[in-house]
Amino acid sequence: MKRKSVTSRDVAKLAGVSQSAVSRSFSADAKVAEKTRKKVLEAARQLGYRPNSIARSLITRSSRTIAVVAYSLENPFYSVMLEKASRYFQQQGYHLQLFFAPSDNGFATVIDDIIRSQVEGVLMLAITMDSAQAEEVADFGIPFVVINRTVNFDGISQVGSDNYSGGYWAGHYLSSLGHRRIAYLAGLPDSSTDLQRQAGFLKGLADVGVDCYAMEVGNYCYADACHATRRLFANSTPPDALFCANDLMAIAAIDTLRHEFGLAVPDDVSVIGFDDIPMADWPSHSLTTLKQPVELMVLKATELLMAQINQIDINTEHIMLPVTPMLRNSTRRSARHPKENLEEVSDTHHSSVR
Amino acid sequence: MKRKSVTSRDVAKLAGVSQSAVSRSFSADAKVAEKTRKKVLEAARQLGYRPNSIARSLITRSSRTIAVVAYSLENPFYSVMLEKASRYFQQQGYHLQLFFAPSDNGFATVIDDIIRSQVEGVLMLAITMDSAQAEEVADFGIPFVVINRTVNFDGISQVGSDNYSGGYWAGHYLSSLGHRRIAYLAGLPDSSTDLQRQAGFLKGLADVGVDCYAMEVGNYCYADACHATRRLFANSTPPDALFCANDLMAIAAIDTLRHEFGLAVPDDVSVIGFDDIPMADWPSHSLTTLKQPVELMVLKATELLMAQINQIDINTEHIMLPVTPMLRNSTRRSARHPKENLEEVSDTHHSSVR
DNA sequence: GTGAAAGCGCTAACAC
DNA sequence: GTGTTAGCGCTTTCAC
Repeated sequence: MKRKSVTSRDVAKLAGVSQSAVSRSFSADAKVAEKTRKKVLEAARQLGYRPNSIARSLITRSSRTIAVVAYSLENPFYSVMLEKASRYFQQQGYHLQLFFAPSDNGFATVIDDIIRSQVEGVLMLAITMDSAQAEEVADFGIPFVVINRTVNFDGISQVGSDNYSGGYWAGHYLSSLGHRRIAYLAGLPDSSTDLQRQAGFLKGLADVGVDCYAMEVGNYCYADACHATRRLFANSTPPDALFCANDLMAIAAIDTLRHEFGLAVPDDVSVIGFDDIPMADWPSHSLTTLKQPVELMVLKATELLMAQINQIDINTEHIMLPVTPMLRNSTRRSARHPKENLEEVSDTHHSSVR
Repeated sequence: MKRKSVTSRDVAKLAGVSQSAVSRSFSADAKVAEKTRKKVLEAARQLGYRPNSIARSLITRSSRTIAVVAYSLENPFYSVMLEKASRYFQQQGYHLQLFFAPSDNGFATVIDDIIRSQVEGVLMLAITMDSAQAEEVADFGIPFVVINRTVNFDGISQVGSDNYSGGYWAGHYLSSLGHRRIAYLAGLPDSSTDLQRQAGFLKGLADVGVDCYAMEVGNYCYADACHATRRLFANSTPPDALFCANDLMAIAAIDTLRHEFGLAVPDDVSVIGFDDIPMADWPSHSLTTLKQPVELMVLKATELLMAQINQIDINTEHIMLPVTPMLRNSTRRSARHPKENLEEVSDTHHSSVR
């Protein structure tokens, strides 16, 4: 029963009013006599009329749409974020357009597409950009917020967490447990999160005079992390501890250690992850990890975006949230009471630029 | 460096051509002299002009946008689907608007919003609709495809899999393993998937003269499934087998059995799931489950949507794909060689209506 | 091949 | 309050 699009004009005709009266009747705060609105609404109902938001967007010059661009949803950390952000925007009366970063370097294409769409803001989930791209993007005057990736450019807002301190804690903690063959399972090479976690980790080890025993790349994904773990442990004296740049890889590592190498976690190997995804707390892995405050990250990012959209605060900001060690059972028990370890390992940093 | 929107008019002025020449230069198949297009493109580059797709949509009356409405992304089954569908649409030159079904019954609001958006098609991921809603929705003449939920109305396309046969297989298989206290962990009450899996399961048991030993509701989510498992096994003679309406709940059950009840899976209890999410194959759970062909489901659904959008096939279809038992290690070893079990448990059904 | 002109369906002044 | 009018930025005839 395909009906051709019925317009406000048709409704006006049926209701015996002007077209603008119809328009007014469909906007909440408009001066229309209650009687007229009733008449209009009834005519609209009869015809099955719905205001065309595209036309509305064109004239009001506001699409009430946010673009979210993601890299992948394999990691629950991001699907959780997407859902939370999405619900937030929806509740604020915004639409959400979802984009995936193409694997080939089609970043520019996606950005072009987004700009043409007239979205009012863009939220990037773990999308790596170089400063040239960032500058280009910022130049359009549309608010951008990048979550979980540092961009070397002030003109774009960023919210992330204190990866360096988290890494530092991991290195320090593993060595404090008595481990001496401590390895690193890296995430996506050259991603800011990996760089920072790694740097902190190495410093944490160096400060107590320990070297990183081995290192392999797992690209933040389960399958690659399994392979990396195999390479790491195919050794006559394998590592006795492992810091993984995210939880998904830590879980892959634990699975591989237990089921392929017959090693016990934490008895033979201590494992630490990063993120605190829901699965980290499941008893099958009970993963010691560094919790990123997802909820807060999304909140900050969405609020930042909204503030910029509503011109409340035109400044871009770089927000760094603290991470919290979650001591569970993938790491060997500490000799001393690990009370102090349960606190946040860093303070919130907050900088306004411009 | 906020620039006010530059329009095709501005570009025309700078390039010394008419506004329509600019328009033509930005459409791939248009009769423009290569020389003119060069001039225009250069002027556009200088001004940072991007065609406004909202204006374009208004006049062409096509938004090139698909709406996807989801219920939750907690289950990787759906985040995987979302990503796959999203990439498909993106590659076809379509945008994707994401909506979440509100928990309160705001379904109508979301639908209204979607219709106003002038999207060209709607993909619903596991969204339950009654036939009244379905009829209302179909009445707008915009193509709808529902994935993984049966709707009691022919005017809407559906793609799902053979839940009944899957459930039947689970019941039959668990009893063939020698289990006699076989319980069911239900999904969302009244969801078509749960109803069908449950019905098939009960029939599979009944056909060999076994009753369902116990039943609890886990709402397709991890936390609720943990509670349900506790209720199920807080019993002096607990179940010795469990069929869970999806993998997420099966994993929750296994975790709870192992870590709270000290029961071994599969030695003390056999567990079967449904979906075959990536985690099901991880060695930590190695879950026997019924594989839904996600890839194929997405493909069918997206193709169906596209066909309807492009008027190639105006008929709605109900597609039922076969499920495949994946024998892993959460179920007791079969005495006889379980070769026959590895085949699809049903044929593909395919019906065109209208 | 190019420009002028006519809208797409709506909102927002502006008079009355 | 209500209708009239003038666009939003673009695509698309239609003459030339």
